[in-house]
Amino acid sequence: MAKKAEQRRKQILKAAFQAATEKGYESVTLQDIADYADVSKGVTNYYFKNKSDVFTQLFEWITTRIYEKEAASISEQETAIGKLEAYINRVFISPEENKNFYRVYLDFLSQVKNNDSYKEINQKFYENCWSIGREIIHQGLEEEIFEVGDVEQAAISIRCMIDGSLIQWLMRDDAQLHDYYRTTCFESILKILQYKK
Amino acid sequence: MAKKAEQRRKQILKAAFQAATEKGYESVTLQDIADYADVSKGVTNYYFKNKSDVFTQLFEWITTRIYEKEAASISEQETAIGKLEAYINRVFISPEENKNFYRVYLDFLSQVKNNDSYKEINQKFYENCWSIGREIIHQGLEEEIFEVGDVEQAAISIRCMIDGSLIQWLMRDDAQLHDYYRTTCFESILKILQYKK
DNA sequence: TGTATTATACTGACCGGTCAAAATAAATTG
DNA sequence: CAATTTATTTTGACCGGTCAGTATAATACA
Repeated sequence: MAKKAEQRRKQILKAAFQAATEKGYESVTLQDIADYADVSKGVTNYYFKNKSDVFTQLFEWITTRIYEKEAASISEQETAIGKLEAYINRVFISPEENKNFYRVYLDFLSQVKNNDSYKEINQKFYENCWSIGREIIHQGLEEEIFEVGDVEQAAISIRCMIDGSLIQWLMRDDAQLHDYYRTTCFESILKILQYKK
Repeated sequence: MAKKAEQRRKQILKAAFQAATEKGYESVTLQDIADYADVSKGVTNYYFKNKSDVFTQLFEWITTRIYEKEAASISEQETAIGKLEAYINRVFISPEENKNFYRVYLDFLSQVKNNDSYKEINQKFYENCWSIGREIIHQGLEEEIFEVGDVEQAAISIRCMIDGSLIQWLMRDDAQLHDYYRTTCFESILKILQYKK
């Protein structure tokens, strides 16, 4: 019973995500969500307080999912370079696979200023990202292949570089550039960490 | 006559900008624009084709203005480091002064995927940004203080770092962090350019 | 006076949220 | 186990309200 309700909530979140990738966050209507979920219009308001509640939960779901996938990728690697490479490869996993995720994420980012819940969710996401950065840096310092004065600052810089690259790539929207931005991002981070072979 | 019309158009663009900073791009109405411009509702439709036309011109205006101010700042400097510092200082000019600009810019970015005009405007903006990066890099190479393999790639990385830092700063929305992100951004770019004293 | 500009009222489309009724599932009972 | 009652879920029509765009009236100005 509670299980079925949980299923429905996931179904509606997925529908909202799909609608957002196709129409853009702001222009998604309750009717769109219902259509993508193949239910009638009233259902969304039965399982969620209101439309904004749907999107708050969606934002939380997306950022958590991005982080978990990234964390899983780097934990499979032993070396600092391996971890960093896995991290960047995960971020730029494939044009089709994550483009929608980050597009919707960008939609949410542009709303953060108007919504304290979003701000909090994103703050948590950042902290997760920085912890990934720290893990890679610490590993590299142990291996004595990085030269980093301020670990915290470097971890922040890593995520700046990733987000900046990702956004510039998204904005140009050219499948050919996918590899280019991935390697550019990777190599720039190596320089920020003053990698020495 | 044509001069007055031009004035009115600017007035409306500014009003649209102000409305966007306060209410967020998507929720700005024609009435809002009219209110901020201190005119009646019909005026906007008299000087612009429609609402979307207003925002397209606003986006163009904002990106052009950001670029021009950045370009002016770096051209006042002679050395590579001076130029880079002026560039970053201009980007992070002051929390209040440019926060609104970049917030609205971020609003537009999230719309790029749904609007080819926006995409084109942003592409031009990027090209301007990269040209600033190239100028700084060339200067640094002449001075022999940078070590850059691929100038184009480095110029792109610079803007990735700037946008990434800017967005992360905007999302955290803490006045105290302004200086922190400015210096972090500056120092990271120096490392990307492999600056040697 | 006539043209350009601005103000105001109006229209039609759309949207979020509500709600009563219908459908379905679960529980109870004889 | 079947009949009946009760609880849960789903439907879609509907309402109040908003908005973009239009039409028209009023005003300024040359």
